[in-house]
Amino acid sequence: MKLENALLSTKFSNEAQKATLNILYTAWWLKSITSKELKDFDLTHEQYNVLRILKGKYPDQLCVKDIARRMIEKSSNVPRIIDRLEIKKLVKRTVSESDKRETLITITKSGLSILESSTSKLNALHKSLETITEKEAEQLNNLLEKLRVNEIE
Amino acid sequence: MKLENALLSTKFSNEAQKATLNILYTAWWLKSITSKELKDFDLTHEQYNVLRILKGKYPDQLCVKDIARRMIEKSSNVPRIIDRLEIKKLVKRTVSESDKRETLITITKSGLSILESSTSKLNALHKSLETITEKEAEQLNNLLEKLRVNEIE
DNA sequence: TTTTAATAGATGTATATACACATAAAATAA
DNA sequence: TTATTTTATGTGTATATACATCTATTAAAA
Repeated sequence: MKLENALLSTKFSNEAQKATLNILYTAWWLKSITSKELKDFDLTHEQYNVLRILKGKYPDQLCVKDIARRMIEKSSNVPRIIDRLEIKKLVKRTVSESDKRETLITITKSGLSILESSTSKLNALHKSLETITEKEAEQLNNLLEKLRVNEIE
Repeated sequence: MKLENALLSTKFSNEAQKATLNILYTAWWLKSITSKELKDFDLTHEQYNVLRILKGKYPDQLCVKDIARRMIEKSSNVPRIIDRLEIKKLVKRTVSESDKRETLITITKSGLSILESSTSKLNALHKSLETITEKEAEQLNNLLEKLRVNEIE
């Protein structure tokens, strides 16, 4: 869908400004279709992201800060997201022995299992929406990274 | 910045999956740098978006539903955003005469003025970050819209 | 006309973002 | 060692998302 139809607006001062709105809108759209799938697993997008990060290092543990560093949205309140996951017994907290300030997070068997089934659902969704070629995706990645070239830190 | 560095991860199953994460991360980054500017005006990203939409039709009024249709994030709770704007006297609510279910929203002089100064600050920011050409921005827009080609509604 | 359905907006709840601040532990400086 | 600073995490608050429900009003059906 053209952005003009999505936002009911045709007034963009230039292509770069339109691209900014287009990125924001596309991100909302991606989150929105993804969340719909995750709802069947009683997971939010952010909870899924934390589980995915933990699985990436499994069976190693990660402290809260290490998870935060890998989050898509860096301002996520990771301790609170872990609270919800812990209640559902998808992760476990333990205090680090080497540094008692750190809380180490482990994904449980149950967490791994729910991650696996939700991921396969999401993969199927993404496959069904595959409208751009590998080459185009690569081009898209390059453009987004060029846009962020002045990103600090 | 490369996505690999932003997310501290190198495991992407393909370029399309990486593009998905890249869009989500870029959207977060754009919102984050924008919000920093808007803070000087005591505006959130969403409040700014509503003001911008109202100005687009000024001096006409828009009902809540018309605003919602133009929001970047369609699931925004527009009545609540208008609550905050009304408290700050940046918009005014009136009940529609033709249809008493509708609430008509008008941007005030004060709203127009704060929108103008915040917009010029944002334009300056965007100009300083202009790293892609008009042609590349166009390409980016085309790729994002191709990605959303199966979007419903 | 009376009833039913649809629509617009407000409101309630859980979770998240964004950010300030508090607390405990570790690292560093005096 | 003692004091100071830094770091890791947790907690509090305002606002937002996402979605359900309630109310008033309008439109449509019986």
